[in-house]
Amino acid sequence: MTGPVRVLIVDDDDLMRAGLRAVLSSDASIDVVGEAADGRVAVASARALRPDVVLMDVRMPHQDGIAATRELAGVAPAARVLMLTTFEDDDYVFGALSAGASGFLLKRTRPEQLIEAIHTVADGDSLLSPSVTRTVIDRIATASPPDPVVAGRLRALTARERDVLELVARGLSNAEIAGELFVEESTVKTHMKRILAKLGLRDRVQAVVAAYETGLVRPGAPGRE
Amino acid sequence: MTGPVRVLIVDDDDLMRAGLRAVLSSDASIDVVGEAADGRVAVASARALRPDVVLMDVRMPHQDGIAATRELAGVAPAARVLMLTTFEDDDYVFGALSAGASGFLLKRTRPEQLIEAIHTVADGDSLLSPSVTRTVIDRIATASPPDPVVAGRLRALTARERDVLELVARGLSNAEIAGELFVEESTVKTHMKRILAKLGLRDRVQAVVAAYETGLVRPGAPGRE
DNA sequence: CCGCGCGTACCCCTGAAGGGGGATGCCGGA
DNA sequence: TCCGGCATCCCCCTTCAGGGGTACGCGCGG
Repeated sequence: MTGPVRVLIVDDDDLMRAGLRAVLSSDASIDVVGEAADGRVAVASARALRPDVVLMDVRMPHQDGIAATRELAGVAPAARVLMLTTFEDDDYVFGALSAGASGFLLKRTRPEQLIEAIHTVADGDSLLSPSVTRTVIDRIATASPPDPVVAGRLRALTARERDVLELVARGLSNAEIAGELFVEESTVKTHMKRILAKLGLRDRVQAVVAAYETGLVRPGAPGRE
Repeated sequence: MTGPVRVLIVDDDDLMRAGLRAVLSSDASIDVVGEAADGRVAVASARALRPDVVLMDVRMPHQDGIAATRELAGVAPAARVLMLTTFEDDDYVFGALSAGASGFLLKRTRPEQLIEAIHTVADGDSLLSPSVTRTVIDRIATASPPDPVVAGRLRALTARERDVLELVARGLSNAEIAGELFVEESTVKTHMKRILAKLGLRDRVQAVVAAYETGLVRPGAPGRE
């Protein structure tokens, strides 16, 4: 908000850095405070220069952009990372986003859009190139649609049965679940019997799989810890 | 490419429809071919009008935008859906994207951006409002980072042990795994013992949880079916 | 007012899973 | 060359999970 956005350019290609600097210099509200040619230097520079936004190339010698981004989270948490890449590679996209990047742009993005993007991430929002957005959406659309067959039967479970299933899906034994829910183990066993019957499953292991596949529980979801 | 983009406006609010029509009419490359006030009418209209892009409100009487979008996939697969909503609700976002929407915009989007968005989705790309992008990225970032603690130990497993673990995580019994791998069940049991020991887990149920949490297996991943 | 779904609880019995050993053959590095 | 890791196989024994069945109180709707 106050003053121009401080940007650090990280790319191993001299020409690309020069080009980016030229483009960004044309905007008065952007201040290019530094450049780095690889991930290691980038982290050091970010620590010293405290940029608002780091324009980070993915593919670089010594330390790639993903690893550098991950490190930045600890070193300069205020810096928002905008990944730049020539080709969109799924692994890169998800790797970068998991590492904490705020955006992912292709290098074929038009200059005005790049400038707008920098302001967007500086404001705390995120953005992706349209084609990248497509791959991300596809992942959500294809990876999450809970198997309707099993998901449907999931609704056949009573609230209590779902409680039990959630605990099962966290690796608890019947006895532990009983303790967690303040009921007898025999009660839990009864619930388990009904769960397996309703879902058409054989044992608690398959119940756990069903819980994950239907989205009842989600990897990385809090749960408790 | 050829001619203007044919747009169908779907919103239960008369004023909103009028506003959208006014905004879109200002662009020569956009042709508003129809309007609908609820999901049911929207599906019927789309069938008849064959729009390139459907601007779809989420919250509507009779049939909401999510359900309508899902139906559109079967009725007018060529139509790309751009969801519009006042507030961003996580369930809406993921519901809409799973239903096949190409984009998700907040109604506070500026007119020029809306117009650009329509062209973007018409071109087959996707896009999300910056703040929506943020929630989507957060989901990816928080949902996928495999627990490093357990993930580290995962690498302690031998290739064979990982094979076994993957099958365990699909709900197979030791005997079934033995059949799948063409070895004796006793061998599988030995592998299981080592897996549990190396990962510091108690039983196969926890092993399944670990497999999902570390990303060894992923919900919705093929596996077999 | 009665039935039914739900949550609670118990019994008996079988089979699978897991812990504790021990053993073999193969292969690659010290 | 010999040792160690890996995959394979075996036995014994204990525990827990699941399948079968039964039961009882509560609340809600017919």
